Amino acid sequence: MSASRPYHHGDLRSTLLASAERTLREKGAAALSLRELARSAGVSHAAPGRHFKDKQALLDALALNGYARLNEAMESADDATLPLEPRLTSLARAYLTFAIQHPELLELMYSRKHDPASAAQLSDEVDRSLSTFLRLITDAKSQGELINTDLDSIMLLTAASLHGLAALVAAGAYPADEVLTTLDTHVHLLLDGLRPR
Amino acid sequence: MSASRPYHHGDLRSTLLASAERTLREKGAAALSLRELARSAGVSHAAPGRHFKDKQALLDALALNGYARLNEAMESADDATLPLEPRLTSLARAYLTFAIQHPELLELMYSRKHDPASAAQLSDEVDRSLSTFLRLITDAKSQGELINTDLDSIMLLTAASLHGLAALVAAGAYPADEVLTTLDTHVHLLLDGLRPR
DNA sequence: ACCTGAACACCGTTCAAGT
DNA sequence: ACCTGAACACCGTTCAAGT
Repeated sequence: MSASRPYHHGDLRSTLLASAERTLREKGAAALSLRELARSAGVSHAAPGRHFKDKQALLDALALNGYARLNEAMESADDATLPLEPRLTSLARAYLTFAIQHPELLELMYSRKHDPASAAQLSDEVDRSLSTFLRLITDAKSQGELINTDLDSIMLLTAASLHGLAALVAAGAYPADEVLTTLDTHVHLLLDGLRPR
Repeated sequence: MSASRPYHHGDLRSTLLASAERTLREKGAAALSLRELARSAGVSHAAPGRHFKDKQALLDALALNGYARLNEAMESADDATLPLEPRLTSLARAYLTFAIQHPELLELMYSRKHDPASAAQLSDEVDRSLSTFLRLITDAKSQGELINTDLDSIMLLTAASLHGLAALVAAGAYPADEVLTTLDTHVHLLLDGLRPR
């Protein structure tokens, strides 16, 4: 065990964030308390206030961090050399894998109440997610792999479909272990439609 | 103004639920406090404990009530005499209208943490929602309006797509006023696919 | 610049006691 | 059967003061 704790923690902000994410994963958002985080960091209950103006600011920082990781995962999963169907499947797999591994974090990321101060950054991250999909769809369209409907409609159905899957999994309404094995079918049906040809 | 409040409220349970839903709609879930609800019902802070074993039990009752209303709306919107596309559009419209009118309630209904005591009832309501979709899809399939893929896959894509739309709207990620006007396109794309025929 | 300790105004929950 | 009032153990947030 170390000697007496130094007055300055040194890295309190990241310690709090890491600890908060662990609590989120293990006990859920309701169990998140600033005082408890301070306690387990060995710091006074008022110390977090130095790094986060209030509890929502810490939650926003968690969400922002989540988006950054999701976006990195999606971007590195996107292989522009692939044809539409495998390319979309790979992107979807990255998204769903994140949803399976971090359901509570995803729920937090989706949540509607954020500090106005964080809104702009969060919105940027959402745009970054969307632009990954947009790139894929624009490419596919220019190669004649998609119908000639407006981009917005195609984007919306694609995003809603994958987002819905992720939400169903994160909410526990659809089993996590099945969603990845049925993903190929899912993407195929999305591209080919439910109606007989 | 009435005379002195009687000792027995008479209808405290429904009063609390109604008041809670108003708070949810107007101020969000974070602003929901049992003590505040008790105050505005003119009752002691311990009185709600008689009708709800804890705060989560009240939230579960709200969610349950929400599902009942959503299910009624969806069932009465389902017209079995219609062909697949208009029939699905009508059902989807009912779902999305609910999502637009009660985004916070929907978020609560989707939420993953409920009392074990409420889990069975909530699960029944979800099954009831799914069976409405299942009826539509079974009918359409028997009439040759759907491809010959297994029901589960068709259900999953349909549910995920509409659920995703509702979630995007409830989260404020997609404008509520647009989702209803673009709904016809959305359903059409879902049925016909994104790929050229 | 960063943290503490006390203070303030809230919570949810429990439980004896009242009607 | 239903509600009250006090009590308990928690919160988040603020702010002077310490290092």
